[in-house]
Amino acid sequence: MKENSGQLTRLEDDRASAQGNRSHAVSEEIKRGLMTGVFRPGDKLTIRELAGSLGVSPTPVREALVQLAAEGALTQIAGRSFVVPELTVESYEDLRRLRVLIEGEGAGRAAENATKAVIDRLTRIHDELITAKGAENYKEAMVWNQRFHLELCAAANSPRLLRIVEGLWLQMGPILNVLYERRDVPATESRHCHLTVIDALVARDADLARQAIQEDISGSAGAILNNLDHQYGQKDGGRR
Amino acid sequence: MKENSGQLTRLEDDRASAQGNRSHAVSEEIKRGLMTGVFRPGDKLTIRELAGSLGVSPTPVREALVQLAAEGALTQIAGRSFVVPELTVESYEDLRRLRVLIEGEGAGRAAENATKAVIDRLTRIHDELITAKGAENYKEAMVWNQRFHLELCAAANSPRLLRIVEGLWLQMGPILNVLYERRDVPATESRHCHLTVIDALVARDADLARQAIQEDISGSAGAILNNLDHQYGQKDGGRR
DNA sequence: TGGATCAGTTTGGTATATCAAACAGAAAAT
DNA sequence: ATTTTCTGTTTGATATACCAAACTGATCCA
Repeated sequence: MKENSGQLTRLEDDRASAQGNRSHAVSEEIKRGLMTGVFRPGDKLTIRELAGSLGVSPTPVREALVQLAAEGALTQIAGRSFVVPELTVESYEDLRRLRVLIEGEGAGRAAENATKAVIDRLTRIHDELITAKGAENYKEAMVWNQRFHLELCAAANSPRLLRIVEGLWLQMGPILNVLYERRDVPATESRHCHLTVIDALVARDADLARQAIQEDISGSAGAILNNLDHQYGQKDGGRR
Repeated sequence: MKENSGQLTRLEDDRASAQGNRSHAVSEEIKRGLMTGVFRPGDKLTIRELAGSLGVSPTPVREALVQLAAEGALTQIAGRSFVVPELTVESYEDLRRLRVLIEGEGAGRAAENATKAVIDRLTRIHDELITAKGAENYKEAMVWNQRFHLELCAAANSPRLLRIVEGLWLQMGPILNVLYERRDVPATESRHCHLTVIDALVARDADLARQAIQEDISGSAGAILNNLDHQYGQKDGGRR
């Protein structure tokens, strides 16, 4: 239960880590860990251990944890330890509904503002997604899929909407990793949905874009829900 | 420019402040300040000054500020000072659209789950709103209005949705205070909308609830937008 | 043998110290 | 008089120190 830190990048020395302060860098690194499966549902994140792995003092680590807890990416049990939440079926379903609503809106707005640059970027990302999936590299495929959705919402030109969607993905990250590790999420025709989204952007058809991304989200959710059901059963609150 | 702390409550001594730690208490207090006009758009929040006013050390204050910045309730300029954002017309419009979308969803879900307890609470809150408005106590009316919207979304039974809506309100708080101070927001028939929402909950009519709350939001937005326009003009990015 | 209690340890929370970047104001040079 | 520069001060960022609550495990008592 100590092998968390395995995949974390030390922040010290060089680290041309974008801009900003250490708290921010720590937060980004933990987010990365949540999205890439370094931290798994139920894992307890201890301040000192993280500080050690990242080569910083406890202060910025705690700041990052508080921030992530505020965003819902972590849970604080008994007002004390920070843990990676274990999503229940109901939580995942809630997340899915919110994504349908908000990413749907994002896609619609994106279609209204779409530039060639955005469309090209989305196309490239989707190609990478297909390539990774073809190579049965499901974890990488998942990352590209996430990038597609976030890039789409970024094109909606609403920093607030993007922030919300990022928060939702952050809450899904850990559970997605568990599922993709088992290669249990084929997501057969989501390719089709992404392509439809891109077509909709080209045609500036907001309704079609919304509809397509919503279908994409709901489609992939089915398989995931089956798995969650399988994993936890349908009782069990998920917290302990 | 130092009279910020005027309305803040010291946290020290007794303070049966709910549960949780000092960071949390500080964060709540600052949120209260943002919603009640203690802090105004453009105000710079300095760590040491807040720490002094609240009677705590800089550490929990900084944690609270980082957290609020992550939620979008504060902006960090040049990765350094924390300031209360000055909303532009476009930002407010963005906020309004997101509220229409998400609070609309919240109202719909609330209608599906509505219990008598919830309906009674909403009715009581709305009564207080009307009373305050009748007494021309616009600031208090604003607080009750916010409570109505949040209570409604709480009834949607999705902690995530509620968190998102709280975040949106937190971003609007400071600008609303400025406007209500000038008594410039009559919000003539919003009474009607709230009552329609309540009726919709009684009838478990999700569509009607959504539509009513959306009308409420959009209706009040018109007056506010006029004001913003007036205040800042339509150029000016709002950040500096 | 089983449960309670107590000490040692871990770990989160907060205060303090320290550092460096930004800032402001005064003095000096053009 | 205007601009530049230099210095003292403010203030954010981070590390460290310290404390108290929680946890662990062993001992002691029934």
